[in-house]
Amino acid sequence: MSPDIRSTVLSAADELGYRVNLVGRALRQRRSSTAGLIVPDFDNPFFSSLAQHLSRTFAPSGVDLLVFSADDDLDTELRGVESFIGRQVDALILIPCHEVGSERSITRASESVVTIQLDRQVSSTQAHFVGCDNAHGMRLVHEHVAAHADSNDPVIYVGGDPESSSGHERLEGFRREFGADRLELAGRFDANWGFRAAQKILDLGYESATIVAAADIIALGILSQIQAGGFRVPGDFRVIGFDGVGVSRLAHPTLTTIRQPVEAMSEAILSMAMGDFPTESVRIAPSLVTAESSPTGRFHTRTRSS
Amino acid sequence: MSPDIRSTVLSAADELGYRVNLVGRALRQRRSSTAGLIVPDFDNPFFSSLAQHLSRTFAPSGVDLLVFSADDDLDTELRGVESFIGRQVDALILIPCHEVGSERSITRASESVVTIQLDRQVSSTQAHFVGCDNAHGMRLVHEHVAAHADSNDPVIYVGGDPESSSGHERLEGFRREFGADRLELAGRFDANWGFRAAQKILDLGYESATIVAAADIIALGILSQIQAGGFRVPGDFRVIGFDGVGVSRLAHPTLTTIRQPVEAMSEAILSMAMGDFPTESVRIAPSLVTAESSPTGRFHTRTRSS
DNA sequence: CTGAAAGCGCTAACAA
DNA sequence: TTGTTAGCGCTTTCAG
Repeated sequence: MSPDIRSTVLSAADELGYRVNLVGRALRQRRSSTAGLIVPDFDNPFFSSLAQHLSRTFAPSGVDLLVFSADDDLDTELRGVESFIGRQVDALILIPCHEVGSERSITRASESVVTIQLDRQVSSTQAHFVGCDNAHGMRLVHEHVAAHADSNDPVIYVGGDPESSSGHERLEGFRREFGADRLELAGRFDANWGFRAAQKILDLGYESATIVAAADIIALGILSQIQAGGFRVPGDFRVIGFDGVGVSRLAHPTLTTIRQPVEAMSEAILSMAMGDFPTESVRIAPSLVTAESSPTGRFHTRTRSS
Repeated sequence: MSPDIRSTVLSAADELGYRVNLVGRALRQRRSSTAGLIVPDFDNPFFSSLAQHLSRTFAPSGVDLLVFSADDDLDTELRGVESFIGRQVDALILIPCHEVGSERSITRASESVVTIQLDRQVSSTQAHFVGCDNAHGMRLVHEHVAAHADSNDPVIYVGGDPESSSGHERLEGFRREFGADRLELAGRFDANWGFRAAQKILDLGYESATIVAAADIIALGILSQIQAGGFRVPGDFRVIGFDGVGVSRLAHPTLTTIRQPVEAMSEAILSMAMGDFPTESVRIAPSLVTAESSPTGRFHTRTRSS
């Protein structure tokens, strides 16, 4: 068509305030230029960070990323899946709430739309997966501790929810690297659990240790409680986190942590959502970020002045 | 119709795997049983917390809350508005990125759908608003400081973005309560700004003060940097935050803060989204949460041992 | 109560 | 190139 007619029509449309109705378009095209992301919880800063990075990654693609919170509830999660499918999202990205219980949601989703599990993998399904190589992360932790900690110093693991695949894999990784005879505490992925775990460690009489936490948010709780108990970090206790997003820099002292490759994960998700599947499952290696809570340079157990 | 026919049909539908196509329904009904929430950024824990509370509040209503991140960008924000409107959301809730620049988005939204500004108000629009009474919050801060701090101790304000209405209102509130002759630093709503502000305060030679921060996330940065500088909280410096969500309990020491009434705000939004507008604008009074960083009981400026 | 038909706004396909 | 038509899946309406 001629360019001037084109512009006349366009400006007339604009003048009349015409906007496409995307619902009509979606009905006709049987696709909506929309991707859905279901997170268990916005309050977990790692999930928020994933949501933020994904939003940024999707923006240039023309696909709008819409996010729904499952509020850590399996029924709500399933409702989110049904809602997104009913709205004809072109892809569904899901951070499952639960290693077993989320199977229903994943199965339901994957029989209707391209479905990608993020961060946590439900073992019984074979939907696509993108996440971090937790075993490798624990290997990095072990290398760091071996290189810099006093070998007589106890190493303690403060885990997250063992019923999520990330909690589960990190625990296994820890055992493989450090042996199965260490003190291990299992809990939840939140700061309160960190508080309680640290209190437990102090109650058991520890005055020095390297504490490996399954998530930064747990490590923050640990740091706070350890210092409230009058101990010093890294003087008495060393603390190492996992995730490496935002919060780890808020800590005092700053947190040594395993940084998840959030950008690379987001890119992988985008290309999968666009229909490109090099492999079923993508695991990207994380990296170690050394900071004050477990510094470089061999350190020795201090004797506390009583 | 007869109940047994009903159940026969229902089970047959279920067996065949029938699911309503919500796009078709939305097209016909001209509504989608969906509300849109646009946040500037998932990484700000206060926004995440609002998103989480709103999700929980909306869940029982049958309306799905879908969240979109504007990534702190006005064009992306507008795109989110267009997308939600094109998808026929029944209500649009917006935390504006910018006190002035978000006007376009708000205007565009409010001419097509029930639009509610949350937390930050764009002055030039008259769309509905739900937020916290920032002036009242600063009054509570003043009462607390007057009751418990040494009256000779300097009071310093570390602000957020003065171009957002919340940053702006809190600064005004601070001035009204404490006078305009205090040290005031203006910055951004993030932890890094807190670090830098604290460094500035120490560089200026302060060895003791009560620091009022415009947000908890800023206060966390301040706490970290003050303590890294070898000073004690609350021994040398007192720190008071604003928001009172999640992160304030992660701090070490725990943070005295003004707690925003997030639940009440969410309820107000839900009823507005359902079409009930008691008033144009709702401001709910926050409350003071006293913790270790600025405790109860009159405290005195300590002389530091050098 | 049951059945048929129209039409929400859009685009893909086909005809002129 | 331009114009027409059919139909995406649903619900509302109106007739039987």
